[in-house]
Amino acid sequence: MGRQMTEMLKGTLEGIVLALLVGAPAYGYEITAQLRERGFTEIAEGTVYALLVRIEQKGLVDVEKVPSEKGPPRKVYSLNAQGRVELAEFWKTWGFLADRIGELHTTDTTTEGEN
Amino acid sequence: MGRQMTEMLKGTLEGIVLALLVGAPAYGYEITAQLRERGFTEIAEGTVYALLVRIEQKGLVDVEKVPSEKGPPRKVYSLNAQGRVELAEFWKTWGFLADRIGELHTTDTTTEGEN
DNA sequence: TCTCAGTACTCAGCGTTACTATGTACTGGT
DNA sequence: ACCAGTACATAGTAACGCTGAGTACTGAGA
Repeated sequence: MGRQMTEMLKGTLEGIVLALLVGAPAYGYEITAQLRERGFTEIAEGTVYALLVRIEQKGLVDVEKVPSEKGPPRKVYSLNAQGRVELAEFWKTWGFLADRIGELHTTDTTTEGEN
Repeated sequence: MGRQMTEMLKGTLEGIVLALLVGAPAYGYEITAQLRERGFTEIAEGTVYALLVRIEQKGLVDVEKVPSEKGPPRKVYSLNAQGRVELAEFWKTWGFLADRIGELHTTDTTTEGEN
């Protein structure tokens, strides 16, 4: 993964995963697959599992163990009330940052004519 | 500063500062002030200076020491060719991330009706 | 004169985060 | 018996922003 992307994901990846979970509960392996579908093709499995442990310890999700037909039992995560609060704050913080950076971009003429 | 914002700034703050420098060369104290003007009111001085040391060591900026009327000499940073490349990559990476997250936001109905 | 606010930069130590690399465990197909 | 796919876990590392402190210089006010 690119150095820049790795750093940018800090703080956003958690929000991204919470946003995925607000749609429907999911388990780690599944979440990793969803991330890849959504363009985050290079996010390591280990990263996702570590993040899930973290949001569970923070109390943002409820966990249920569900047997799988083809492998070890799945840990299904669902967003709880506290998780929804955190997600709402994430959107607010993200919105603020994206706005400020957007302003900067219109000022910066470096990229004009590119792409 | 909020926990979420602190984490989100990782990877973006460098790009933000590079974008400020593309407009005109500036020194640390000045950059801190510009950041505050642009809404980043809570960014610590120490953070900015540390970042400047970093981008200098990466070779993204040229530095010139200029005497000040009211205090220690200023270290004026100007974006060089390599810095412009890095900035262009920053905008690309940011654009990608912002697009993906934008897609997620339209899917996520949590925030509808708020604000 | 002494003090204090403003200017300007520096640095050590810390917590959080994502990545790498590896390992475990279970199923089904060849 | 072997391997690919499924599913989760974790120790160690690097990068980055924050906290809190300190240094140094100028000029205004008590």
